[in-house]
Amino acid sequence: MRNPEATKETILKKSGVLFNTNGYKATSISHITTATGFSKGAIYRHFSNKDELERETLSYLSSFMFEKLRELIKEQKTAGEKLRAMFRFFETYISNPPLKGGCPLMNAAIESDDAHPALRKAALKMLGILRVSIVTILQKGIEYKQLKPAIDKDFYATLIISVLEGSIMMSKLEGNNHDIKRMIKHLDKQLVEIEL
Amino acid sequence: MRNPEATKETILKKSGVLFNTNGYKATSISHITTATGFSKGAIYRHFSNKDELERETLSYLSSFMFEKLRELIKEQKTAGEKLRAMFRFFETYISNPPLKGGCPLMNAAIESDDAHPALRKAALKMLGILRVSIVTILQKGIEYKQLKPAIDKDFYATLIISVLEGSIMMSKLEGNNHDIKRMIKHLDKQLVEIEL
DNA sequence: CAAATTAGATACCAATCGGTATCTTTGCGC
DNA sequence: GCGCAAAGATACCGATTGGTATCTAATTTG
Repeated sequence: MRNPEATKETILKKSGVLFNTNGYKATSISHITTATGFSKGAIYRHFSNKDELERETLSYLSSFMFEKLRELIKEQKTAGEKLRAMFRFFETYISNPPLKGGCPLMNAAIESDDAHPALRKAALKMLGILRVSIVTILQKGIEYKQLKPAIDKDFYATLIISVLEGSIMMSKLEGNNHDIKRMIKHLDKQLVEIEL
Repeated sequence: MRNPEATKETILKKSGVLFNTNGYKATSISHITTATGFSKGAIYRHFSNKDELERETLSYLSSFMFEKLRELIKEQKTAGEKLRAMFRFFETYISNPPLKGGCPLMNAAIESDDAHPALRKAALKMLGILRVSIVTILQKGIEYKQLKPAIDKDFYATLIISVLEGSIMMSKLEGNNHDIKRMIKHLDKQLVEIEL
């Protein structure tokens, strides 16, 4: 019955939900023991301390989200379709969240100030991956003559991320999806302007 | 030498910095006692519990920020100039922050999930004030023939807030002001399109 | 099958948490 | 200047925190 890999996976999965909904600092080890059914001894066998668990959990959440995102994106053919699929993915953060508690990038970015450099580094890495994903889609779109060649790719990556993250924050706070829908409409409009 | 009002003000001011930089849950009463120099007894005389202190502190921060913002805005004559002053104000969150720890609205919005309804309500109120401020500027701009009359005011309010908040999060995480500057350029461009 | 290694449970640690009760000090009204 | 109420300091409370040491049970290895 014993399966250390499955145990670690369970701890990461449950911790992911708890950290993402209640915050990293606010989630105690005992919260995790009750959520997982495993003892403190089991947790400290797989993770040397809470800091490491937090870092590894954020990495786990990052992989989880990007895998979901990649599935949706690779089904689409053109750059425009891929980006629109990405917009829809972020909209589900509100309407049908793949993970409770909102966007793990935003949550970790806001909670990890100077007092939490390791978590901040992990969040920074996550932002980097998201940025590169968008820039790559845009680059391919240019190569395949789907997008105008002169566009500022980094600008559009920043625009997409900031608008989506900002409006998710607003929609979560308001408790409806008005803001995120409005902003996806705006992004759609911006996208049409650079499509060929 | 005793001055209870000044004591309460000091507690709110210092708590504001601590809550905004380290988080609400992560900041303990003893952190506040050492930061203020006042004892636990003094704090619990002015605030019935930590929850109330958190709520009142967010209100205090909200007033503080909006007062700063209003000063800048009322100096400007046209709606366009007022909005551009607002953009500059948000840029100082990175370059020369009026308050350590970033935007108190964002911080409170992210930390206050369902487990913290009172704080969430205060954050929601703050978002409402910001929204109304922008809509009012737009409305006056229309009345004074500075802006096109057919614009969707609520849309632009959401756009401005989400872009600014999102890019502040990104810039704070990256440790530079590239993203916020890029996004202010975008907002400037959007503004030009609705100006007469 | 026995021995050794590993996974996980349990019991404990000092430190800190939010909160309260009590005590001392300050300043104001008379 | 005396008394009293308010302001603030101090000491304490049980509960919880992250972390460790120890113990048991299960699995792997020879």
